[in-house]
Order: sequence, then C-alpha cells, then structure tokens
Amino acid sequence: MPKRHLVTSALPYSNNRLHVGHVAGAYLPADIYVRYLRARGDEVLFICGSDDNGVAIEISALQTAQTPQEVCTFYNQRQKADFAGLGMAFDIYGGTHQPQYVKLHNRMSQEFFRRIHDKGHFVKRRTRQLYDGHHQRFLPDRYVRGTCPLCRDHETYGDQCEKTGAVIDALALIKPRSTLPPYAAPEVRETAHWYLRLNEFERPLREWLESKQGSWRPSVLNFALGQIRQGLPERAMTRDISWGIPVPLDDPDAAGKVLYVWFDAPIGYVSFTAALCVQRGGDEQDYRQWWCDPATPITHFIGEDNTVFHALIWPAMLMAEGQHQLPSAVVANQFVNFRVGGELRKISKSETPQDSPVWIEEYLKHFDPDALRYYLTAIAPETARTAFDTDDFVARNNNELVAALGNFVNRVLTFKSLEGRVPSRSAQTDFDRQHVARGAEAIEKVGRHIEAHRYKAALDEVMAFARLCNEHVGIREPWKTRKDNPPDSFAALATCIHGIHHLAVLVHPFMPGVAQRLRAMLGLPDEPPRWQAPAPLAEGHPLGPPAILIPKLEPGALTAGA
RNA sequence: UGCGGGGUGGAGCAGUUGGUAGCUCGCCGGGCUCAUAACCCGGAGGUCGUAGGUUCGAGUCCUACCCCCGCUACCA
Repeated sequence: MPKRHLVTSALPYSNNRLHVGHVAGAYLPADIYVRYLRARGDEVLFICGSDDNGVAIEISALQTAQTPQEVCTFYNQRQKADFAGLGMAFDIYGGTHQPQYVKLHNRMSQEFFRRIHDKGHFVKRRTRQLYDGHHQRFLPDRYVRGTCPLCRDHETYGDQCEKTGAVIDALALIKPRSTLPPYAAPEVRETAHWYLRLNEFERPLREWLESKQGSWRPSVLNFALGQIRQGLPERAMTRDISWGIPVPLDDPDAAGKVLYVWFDAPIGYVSFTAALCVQRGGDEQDYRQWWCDPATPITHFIGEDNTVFHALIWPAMLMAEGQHQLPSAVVANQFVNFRVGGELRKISKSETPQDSPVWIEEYLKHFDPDALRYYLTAIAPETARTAFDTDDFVARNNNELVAALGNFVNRVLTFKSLEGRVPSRSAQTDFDRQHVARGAEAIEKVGRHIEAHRYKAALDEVMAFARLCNEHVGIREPWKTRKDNPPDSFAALATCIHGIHHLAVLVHPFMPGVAQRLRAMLGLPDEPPRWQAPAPLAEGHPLGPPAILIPKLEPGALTAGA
C-alpha cells in the first residue's frame, strides 16, 4: 500500500442540517478509513467542505429573505460543528463560497473550465426555457407547476409527472405558474449554454471503469457502465442564475451566467487542497503533489445520489482537462431511512421532527458520538438501504457495545486484586499466549477489511475479538484462582489487560473517543495508537482510574425527547 | 419503457473464484458471580422471492417472471 493518500468526503450542500444518513454515507466510512491509514503510519490528506453554490441556495435565500451568502455560511458553520462533534478528522473543512475559500475556488474552477473549453470539449447550444418575469430569472423545471400535459387532469412540477413518473417537457405544461411568489405565469425565452460532450469520453471511461472490476463496489461500477452502454448525453455545465461562479468566457452569451454547481463542486476538493497547502505555509501549487502524482491514490466517499457525478462526469471532466489524476476509488453508500413505529420514512427537512435525534445537532445534545458511530457502522448501507431505528439503536448499544466491549473492560479493570497496576504475567499459559495471538490476528484482519472498504465486516471482527476476550476470562476464571493460585490469576488478568490494549487499537478508527478512554484507563499517553499489535505492558505499570466506558441507555432513550 | 440495487431462520445482515447455509441480536434451557442484571455453555428456528435450466453438486452460474427501492431532472 502507498504511503500517501488523498481522501475526500462529498461536499454537503449548505442549505440544511446534517442527518444520520449523510454521516453513514459519505463521512463516517471516510473517517474510519483515514484514521486507519494514519494509524498505519501513512500520510493522508482528508478534504471536505460545503457546496455553497447553485440554484437551491439561491431560492432558499429568496424564500427566507436572506442573502445566499447568509444561508450557506449559516449552514456551513452548523455542519462544521456537527462534524467536529462526531470526531471527523478532516484536515480542512472549506466551502466553495465561504469568504476564506471563494476566491481561490473561483479562480481554479474558472481555469478548469477554460482549459476544457480551449480543448474543444464543450459545445454551445441554444435552448428555450421558462422565465419568471417578476423575479427576472430563468426557472429550473422543478420550480414551475402546471397541469400535466400527459394526463391533463392534475397539477405537477415541470420536470416529472407526479402520477406516472414520466419525464415531461416543462415548456409543454398547461397553464404554467412559477412556484415563487407571486406565482407569475412564466414566459418562454431563449438562452445559450455550454454542454460537455460526454459521449467523447465513453470509451476511455468504460476502459477505466472496467479496470476497477473486482475492487469497486458493483453498485457503482454496474451503474456507471450501464449508463455508458446507454450512451452518455451532453450535459449543460452552465446555468442562468446569479449565485455561482461566473462563466469565464468573453462570449456575450456567457454574460450573467454561472458554472453548474456540479461542475465546480468536485473542483472544491482540489481548491480546498490548495487552500490547505497555503494554510500549512506552503505554496498553492503544492496541491499538485496530491492531485497529479500517480503514486497518490485519490479516494472519494459519496452517497449513492452522487454516483453519476463521481463515477462519470467528474472523471470525464478530469480527462477533458487533462492535468490531474483520475480517482483511484469511488466508494458509494446507499441511503439510510428512518424507521418510526415499524414504518420506513425518508429523513427530510419538512417531515422529520426538528428535534429528532436523526439530526446530528440534536443527537449530540444528549448522547455519545461514539455510540452513533458504532450504530451507523453496524447498519452501514454498503450494499442496500438500511434504516435508523431508535429502538434498534438502544438495543445494539446495550446488548453489543456495552455488554461485549464495555463490560469486558470494566470487569477486568475493576478487579480488586489489581490495585491499579499491571500484574505479573510470569505464569502465563499457552492458552493466554494463544489469546494474545488472536488479538494480533484481529488487528490484521480488521485492517484488511478497512482497506477493502468493508466497514461493517471490519467492525464485526472487532466485536468478535471483544467477545473472545469475554470467553477467555470466563475460561480462565481469575476470580477463582485468586486465593489459591495468585500467579495464575495475575497472569490471566495481565492477559486480559493486554487484550484491552489490543482493543484500544482495534476500536480507534471506529470510535476514537472510546479508544482514548481505553488508553487513559490503561495509563497510556494520550496519543493516537499505531496499527500494530501492542507489546505487553510491563509488570507494575500504573493503570489509570477505571470508569464506565460506554453508558447503558434506557429503553426509548432516543425517542423520549424526540 | 430503459439502467442499477435489493429480496437468506422472529429482527438486522454475511455468504469472495459453485460442494450438505453462517454471524449478531432476540427466544428457550443450563452454568458462573469478577463485571454496566453484564459474562460463559448448549438448544430450537431457514425447502436462501417464484418457476425452469446447466452441473456429479447452486443461495452462488443461465433463462423467464414477481415484489421493494433508486435513477431515467436545468433538484446537490
């Protein structure tokens, strides 16, 4: 494995609060991966920040009588705080339109656009589009309502029939109305846009994707290859809105237009990397060490909705632009729904209660971030959608995390005869040594799972070792030999303590807070562990004060205040 | 219509290149008492969505079909 990695998590759109689905999809797995790589001794840059441009923020602002800048900065700050509360180890959390980053980001995005333009990969096309005369703006199809031109019997949005799901032409809507007050009837105007000729990249994209067979998840690969098989359409990379990055062309048709958010958002990964290089006292151009060096793998963690952009459009942009590496891996997770009373629901701003613990901000007011990290990894939507269930959360916390891991640590470290010190292991048995070897094996296996992005399997392996530790004490019964064979009892306990030391390593990528508490209880310095089997602590090594590692939750704890 | 994902014991999930189906939780029975009523041992429970096919042998490959979900948007 290489020594240097660039890891990104999808840029959250800054017009909403974060919920557990976001975290389980694009952030937590990435954080686990990064923590593991660092523990292994590799050099990692972990890049994230908010996606601040685009029509959705512009319209949110319009609806709440704020400026787009106010909207995106407000949510950028809240999201950043949520991530910090969850322990996300980003090296930088930028924002494509935040004051500290916008200048560099705009410049790099415009340069990117220009290079693609100069190489002839865009085509300019004229189209007709609905225009809201009151707001003096073009309306995305989603922001127009009217009578469905197919069924002719109901109101629908301008993009899709709500009854049949069929795609409709917004220009064909009968009696169209803007969805923006005062709901003016839109007029049709002509406009010009620059389209990326994706079809030119079908073959290189297919070859590139096929080279990933066996290492990428089938959901990403098959989806992307399926799209190519159907033929990639041209996609407009410019928009008729004002909140975004001006199109950097002299062409009069470019006046007043901005880059499509999905054009500039992935460039955010690059511009934030450059910003980080500057923050660390280097040069902006140092970002090339991470983006242009084939020995540095780039891994994008995303939610399933971003697959088309990260597996097709962004790679095509990179091919068109020609100066950067393609992603080494695109790790996509499915969505997480919310189960309430046995019923599955989507998590949404309008329907999910504002004080529900599925909102990270709400969760963190009452509970331990690591319990959430545990649960979200246990239900990781790696191959299919899963559900966040508050009762299941409490059950897993109490019956798995607390019972197997927390309780094991507690039953060993509170053992009376220890007197705060690591006892002698001189009477260790073969069984004890074998157990220690199993801990080392677990560290290896978990590492392999994480490298393959199998986080659920990795966590299972961690918990399997915790259970093995319980089994080991159960068989050794140091409480029975305490009086008649103290050396044997002590050796068993020393082995258990060594097991806890292994657990402190194993748990670190998943639950950094738990790992830190374990190290404190073991009397170890407060520094991140190395990903290797720890040497046994010397006899007499002073232990820290034992404490409850993970609190047990009352049934219904998560539903009570939410 | 097209593309993609999923359909495995009560629940949640694993099942890499085909070889009598595993894990966690829950449940039942027993044990232990160091421990956050935690832990350990044993047990019951599945004809792997349906119907065919290939094979000595298929959850695992092929065909058809059914169900759920997403995409098929100028929404991030």
